[in-house]
Amino acid sequence: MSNYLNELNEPQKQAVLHKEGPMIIIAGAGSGKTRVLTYRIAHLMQQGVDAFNILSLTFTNKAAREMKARIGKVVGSSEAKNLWMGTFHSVFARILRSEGHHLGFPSNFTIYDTQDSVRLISSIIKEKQLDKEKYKPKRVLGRISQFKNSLITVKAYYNNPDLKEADKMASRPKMGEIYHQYVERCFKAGAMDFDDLLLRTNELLTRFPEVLAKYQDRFRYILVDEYQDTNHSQYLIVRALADRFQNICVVGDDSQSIYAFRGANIQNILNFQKDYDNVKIFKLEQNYRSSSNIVKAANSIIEKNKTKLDKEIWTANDNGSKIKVMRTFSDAEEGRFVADSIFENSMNKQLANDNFAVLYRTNAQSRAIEDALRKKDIDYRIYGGLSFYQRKEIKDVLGYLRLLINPNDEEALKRVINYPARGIGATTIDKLVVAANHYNKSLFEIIQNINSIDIKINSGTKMKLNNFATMIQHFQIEAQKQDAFQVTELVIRQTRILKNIEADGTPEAVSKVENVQELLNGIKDFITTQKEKEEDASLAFFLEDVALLTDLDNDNKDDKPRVSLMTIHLSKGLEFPYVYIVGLEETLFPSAMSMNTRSELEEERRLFYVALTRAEKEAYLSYSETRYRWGKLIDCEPSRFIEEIDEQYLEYLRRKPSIRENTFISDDLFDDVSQSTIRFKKPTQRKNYPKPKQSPKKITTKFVPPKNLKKIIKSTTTTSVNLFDNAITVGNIVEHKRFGKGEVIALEGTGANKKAAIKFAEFGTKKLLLQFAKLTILS
DNA sequence: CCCGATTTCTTTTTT
DNA sequence: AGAAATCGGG
Repeated sequence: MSNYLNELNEPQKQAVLHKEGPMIIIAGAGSGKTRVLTYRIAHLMQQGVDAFNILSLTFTNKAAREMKARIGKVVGSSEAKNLWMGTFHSVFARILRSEGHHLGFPSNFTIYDTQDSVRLISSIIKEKQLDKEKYKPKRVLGRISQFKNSLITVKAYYNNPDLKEADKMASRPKMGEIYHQYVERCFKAGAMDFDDLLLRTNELLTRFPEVLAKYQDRFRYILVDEYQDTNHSQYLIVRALADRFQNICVVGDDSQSIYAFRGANIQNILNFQKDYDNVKIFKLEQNYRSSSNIVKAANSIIEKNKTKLDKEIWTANDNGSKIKVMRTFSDAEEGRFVADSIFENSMNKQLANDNFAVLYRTNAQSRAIEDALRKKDIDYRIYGGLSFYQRKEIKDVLGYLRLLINPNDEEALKRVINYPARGIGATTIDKLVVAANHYNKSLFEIIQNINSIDIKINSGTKMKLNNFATMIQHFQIEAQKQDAFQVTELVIRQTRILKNIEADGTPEAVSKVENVQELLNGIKDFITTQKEKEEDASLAFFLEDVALLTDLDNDNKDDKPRVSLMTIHLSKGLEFPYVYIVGLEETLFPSAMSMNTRSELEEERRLFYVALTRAEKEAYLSYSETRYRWGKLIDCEPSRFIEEIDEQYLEYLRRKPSIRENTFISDDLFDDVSQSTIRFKKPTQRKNYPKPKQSPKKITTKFVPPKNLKKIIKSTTTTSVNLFDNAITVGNIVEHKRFGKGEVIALEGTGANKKAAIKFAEFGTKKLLLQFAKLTILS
């Protein structure tokens, strides 16, 4: 037993020791909240509380795993294993697996991801022949999600004249019908979307008092992390479960509430004291994470918000260095600045790459950063964005797996019924859907009975449908006998998916094949780790994992330390010694979509606050004067957030005026960024930095290559003749977007006709016109 | 009904 | 820039 109490400051200790009754811990950024939660649970267990009676809801499953491990060190890992710990979604998905039958759901229900939901809504809109300009599927899903998060069922919607009126005014009078149909179809498919996992849990707990009683009795101590980001649905679940014992401990920070867009209700934390009786309040205000400059700067930002709980974050840490602000000319240059700076810091201070993180507002921004890091050979990892499991080829394989676990899964069926092509086209599927609605059956049930129902499908197609159904049934039988890996292999073999992809012959196909291979490896991995932990290794469980685990949850057991790239949203709860926040420009951050109301803007500001408080030692802010957005080059203004920081904590950097200000030449010439940086004055107005006009024609005539010009990668304009491919010489290793890596084995021609013969590892030797080939020189 | 080519649209953030 | 939807010839 460790004397863990000695590791805590006074308020932390108080919070850990408080055992019974409702309590709220207001925990500022970096104030040791995780430590308090961990020790509080460990302490409860040492006081004799059974692990089975503790429910702890965390923000990511990874956080849950790590906390379990730490608690295990105090109380023994076999005991810690019995804790119920995880995200709302995964904990209640598990409960719904065993209790869903009350609601008419099978235990093997599918979890629809956003794409599945959107597709289903699209087809409903199409079936109802509604104008898809007015009924944008994503919009409609967003609206439905709002309903679900506020516990507005279809019935409640119809009974609410205000809601109906609002949709009518928005010229979407059929909203209710779509909602109705969507819920029906999910139900028939044995599927729940993300919001259903919470909504249906609420339904379960309200309609079945004995079930509620069971879980109330089981979860005698409930802890909720990141309470500021819970939505109404989650709020009600917690309240229902905690009602009996009232041992509810919520932790959060109103200043870090950043999920309003998905229904999070900041009022949940602001009103906690009103919701429960005799609430004990604990405030953790000492920041242990960041340097004093960073803490103070962050405070100066969040001060601008009107809505917040009263607290004062302070730190005993050293001042540290000032926050560096960098202005760049283009998003590409911004990337280079970040890469150069990371490189330099890691060299000078002998730091591994995992000391660095690059945070951005939108996933699309990762590209410029990636390019720059790759060029400098800095290992990185991107979190979020299009995850592995959302790629088409992966979803196709998963579609089969989903279907054999739950044949009623409509979206999985539609995805694979004609992939690879087997002559069952859109017309046939439409007919099947009509029949399914008519008979109130699932698509698969219709197909199984295709010969005995009245449907206008010719006999050839009926035969194909029969074959398809037989194949799926065959898979199902095999799934009884073999493990998840073997079944997946069988599916891939029988359906000839790989052969189909390979037949494409494109370079992209190669990586797709690799991805499928990777999926197989992943399943094998899953089976072994689950068996080690003596946990469920079934295919069904694997699919649930895939649906609910986020990128962050996957340990990269792999190898080397890497720079982390992620959105600010994903960075919540994490910390890094060096943090780069990029793209601080008006309409990007704050986002143009969130500048219309005060509360939206305040959320953006909290987002900025979250970003800045991730940093331990140093923070860099950067903004660019121009940026490619939706394929076009646009001018940008610096974000208002930069000006909102108290100036005394900032240091403005800027490269010395360089030749590149008047040219479009790549500035890899100026590799040594910070040595060449100088202080420049704070911008007084946001507008009017003199912007070099970049007309390639004009400039090429002016441009005189510097003497020491060794290598220049590529011009920033796409239209110009790529004058600089002189840089390529025989023996270079280059990378082509489509053909991958290769070696330059010969050069011929001059000027625009200059060609390189390149021997690609996978595609043999090709002659490419340098004018057009987009090559990256690797060495 | 299939496949390739063209056109359109998209982008905020995520479980 | 890139993916998804749509169109049109086979």
